[in-house]
Amino acid sequence: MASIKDVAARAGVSVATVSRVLNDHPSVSADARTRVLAAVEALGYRPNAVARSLRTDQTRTLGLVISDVMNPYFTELARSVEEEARALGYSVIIGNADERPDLQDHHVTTLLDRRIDGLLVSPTDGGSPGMLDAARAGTPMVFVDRWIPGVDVPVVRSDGRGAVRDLVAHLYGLGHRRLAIIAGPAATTTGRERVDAFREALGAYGLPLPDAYIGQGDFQADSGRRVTEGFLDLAEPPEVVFAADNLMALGALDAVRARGLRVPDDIALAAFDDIRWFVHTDPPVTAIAQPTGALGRAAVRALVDRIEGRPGESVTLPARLVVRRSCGEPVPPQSPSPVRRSTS
Amino acid sequence: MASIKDVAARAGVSVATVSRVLNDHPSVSADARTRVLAAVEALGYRPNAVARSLRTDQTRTLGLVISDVMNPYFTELARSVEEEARALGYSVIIGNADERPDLQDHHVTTLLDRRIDGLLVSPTDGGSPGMLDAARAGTPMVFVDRWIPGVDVPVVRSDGRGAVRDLVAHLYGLGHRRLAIIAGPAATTTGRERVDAFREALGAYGLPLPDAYIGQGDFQADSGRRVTEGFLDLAEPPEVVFAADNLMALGALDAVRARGLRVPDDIALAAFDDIRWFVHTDPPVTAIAQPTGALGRAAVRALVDRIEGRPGESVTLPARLVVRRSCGEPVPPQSPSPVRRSTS
DNA sequence: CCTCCTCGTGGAATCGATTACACGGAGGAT
DNA sequence: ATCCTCCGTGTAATCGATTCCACGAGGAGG
Repeated sequence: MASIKDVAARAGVSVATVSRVLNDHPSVSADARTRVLAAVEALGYRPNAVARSLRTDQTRTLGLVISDVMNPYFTELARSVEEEARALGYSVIIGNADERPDLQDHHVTTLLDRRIDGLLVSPTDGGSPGMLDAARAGTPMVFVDRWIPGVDVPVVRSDGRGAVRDLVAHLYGLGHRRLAIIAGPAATTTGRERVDAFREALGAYGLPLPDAYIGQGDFQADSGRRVTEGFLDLAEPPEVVFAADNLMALGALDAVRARGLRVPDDIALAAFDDIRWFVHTDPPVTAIAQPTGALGRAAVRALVDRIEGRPGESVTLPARLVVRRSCGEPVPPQSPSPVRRSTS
Repeated sequence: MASIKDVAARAGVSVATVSRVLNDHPSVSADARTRVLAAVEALGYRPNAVARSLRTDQTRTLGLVISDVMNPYFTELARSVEEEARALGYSVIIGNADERPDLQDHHVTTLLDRRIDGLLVSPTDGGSPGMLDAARAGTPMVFVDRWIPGVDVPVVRSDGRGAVRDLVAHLYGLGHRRLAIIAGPAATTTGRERVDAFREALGAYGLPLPDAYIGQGDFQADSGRRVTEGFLDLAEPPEVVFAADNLMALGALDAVRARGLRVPDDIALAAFDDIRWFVHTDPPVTAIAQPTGALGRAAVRALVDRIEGRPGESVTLPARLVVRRSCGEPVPPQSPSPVRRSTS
């Protein structure tokens, strides 16, 4: 593979001049520039990014460590992150932690060894040691979706509180009173917050959230099924199940069908995270949609700000309720403002 | 960040010795080794992969360029690729081409600039210029899922011919005679092959595949919807629609429902690529399942073989039919062998 | 006791870029 | 005409590793 020396030789200039042309440094004569460009073209020369990184101490690469690639929410996040990064002249290397702290650490370590310029993390569990070290060591870092309290790193996430309130209002309006939740791991912020928001919203209607109606899941489909079966076995099963992520919602759907019951007639279902497939299931699932694309883009911008010496701010974007049929008859004219119906 | 020099200084040895310890070269005294290890530990030293790569001319990194990250099939492929690569001591950088040749080229170029050791590609379209150059230039490369005829690169893929025959047998057994297909882009091998296999299987039953029953899709959901609407508008609509990938099948489902029709009563549906969600749709979708995980692993092994100087063989794995309810009543006892029923 | 190997080690070259510094020539100011 | 400045260019140091080569010490064999 041709190196800068080959280009210099062919153009009859020094490597310094070639480098200057490539980085369009002002003081290069027009003549030299054209000769270099011709040589580059002729040799099909491409600068060695490895060598360049070693010298300049920057790779123009971002690391993205997500909790689960098989989750469409994270896939979409990854996609928007890559797009925005590309627009800003960065590449992205994705690491899939699969909800395992050890894997998360593996990826953080590998990415750091590669000297990526910054790290975007959606921490699994309470955060792994390597990740926390990196944060302390001053690696430019931004948390996305989930975060770790007490760590001084900007957080880009969406706030589901308002949407959860809208959801509860919607459910209450449809006459539901016994509402249950399939929670995510308590070690994750999203695992905890969604339960808290739900409880709070119920409280506003004077409804309780008994322990029996809080099922412990792990953001995977199987746990959703297991928890839902438990709910259905209760003497007084809930009228609605709210799953804290899309995969657990799928598991719940499965459990309901396996009993020969129907959504929403026998039990209603709602989910956090709206994904394309929810439109196609039967019934279509009412969900809380995060502005996933905007989240990914904001996270990249915050990280790049940090990398390039600017502040890098935390961002919180609101999620919104998308009403479909899985909780009961749809509201007739879909209003643009958050759904709220007077008890008809 | 601590460098090898710092370690050497602290351990009271030369950088050469530190390097030898790190790469466990035999001729290092036990004494020096422990001192170096202690220094490494104390400083939290991690070798700079960039510098190492520059010197050794290998990055222990594989590039994976896929056609569409939002497609669960490719997501699963990516996951298995990363797993196998990790087991073999390699990292993976994923590039998402989004079915766009220009983006594919962008990623190939970026990956090559990074001096990745090898490239795994599922070519979009007929293949982009940069990608073909790389193949000619001798970059270790393996095609996965799709490939480009005439390019001398190992191919790891699955053969759907047998499964498509089983599918047609299944459909024929259920009494269906007018079968249509939503094809993928003709520029991709998978786009063409699936149509050919389908036509061939129909031929065995003396059934035709008229042009009106071949809809041109692009592997995206919208095209599936559009094509299906066209089918339904025909004077004599097909009894079955076979979608050449999972996203187009979803679009088809949507089109059918939008007309107030039902699957499978009004029209049957089958898809290439089995994904988790098909179990949860209503009705569950009959699909042809590729051994995705095995494909990813085999592709990595073939590529690593090439990189490390071994031959690197093409692999073709059979796909299999998974019967569910979207084509009509299910076969009662699920037999382990491919489904084949006598006309009851 | 001398020679020859082997072993552990360090010095220095090297990978392919970027960039500080030096230098020669041209042009403007005095 | 002289001096200063600026411009274009090249030489060489540098980034952080790996690795070839040389060297000294110590042990084995004659």
